[in-house]
Amino acid sequence: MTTTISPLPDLSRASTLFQALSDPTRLSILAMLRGGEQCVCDLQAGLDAAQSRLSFHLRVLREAGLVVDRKEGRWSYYSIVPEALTEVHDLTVDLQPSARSLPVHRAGSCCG
Amino acid sequence: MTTTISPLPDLSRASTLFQALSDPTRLSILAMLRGGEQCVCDLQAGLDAAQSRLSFHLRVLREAGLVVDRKEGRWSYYSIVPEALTEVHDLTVDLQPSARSLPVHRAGSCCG
DNA sequence: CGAATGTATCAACGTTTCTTGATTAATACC
DNA sequence: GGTATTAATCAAGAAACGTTGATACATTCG
Repeated sequence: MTTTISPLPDLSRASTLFQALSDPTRLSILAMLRGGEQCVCDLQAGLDAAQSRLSFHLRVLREAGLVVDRKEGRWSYYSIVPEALTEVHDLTVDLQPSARSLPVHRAGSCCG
Repeated sequence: MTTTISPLPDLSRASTLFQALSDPTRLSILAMLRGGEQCVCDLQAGLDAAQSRLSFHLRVLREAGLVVDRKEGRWSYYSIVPEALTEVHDLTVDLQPSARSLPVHRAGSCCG
């Protein structure tokens, strides 16, 4: 009855993505990664963040699929997964009010 | 093009927006609002959410600037602020790794 | 081998967020 | 006026989140 009007994407996936993006430290990490792959130690220096703190946030980003890591020797290199940001991008488009959606609202009379 | 690294937007504004979008209930609210303005009572029915719970989430969305409300009689009508979603949209674009950004990483040697 | 380095994980704690039920405020209807 | 009705707010508790310091694990170097 309360049918979805148009193809709203998986809400739980969406909230996971937005949640991962909802922290300033994590946004700073992503900002640093825009220029390309970075190792944890460089991120640590650039962000002036404690090691375990950084590791925590990298894990959140990784589990949301926003970044991937690559091990090389004793270093871990992280980089952005562009497709994930595209996914977020598409979500914001899907959420925009669309003129062609059902005009559910009956002006003047509300709530039966 | 004068692009250097790129204009990273206000992190705290960004995290407020993403935080507001990080909850499934709030995403459902926005999904319902895509079709146009809705009163709280209709949202309540559509989402099967307790009144105070809905009110809480509407406040989060409102304070993030993602929705506005309009009072009419004893009803409150909420609707999406498209500009706010555009803002989010732009953020995802800004976060995309750009080939023309500084290639900070020196392959092979890390951390001085 | 042992020591040093880079990173992940864990446990503990404080903070924030979400939910619930009760109360309050404003409007409408009799 | 009194009584519904709609929605915001508050207080309390539960759950999720973020920080810190300690520990564990793997890799490199001597």
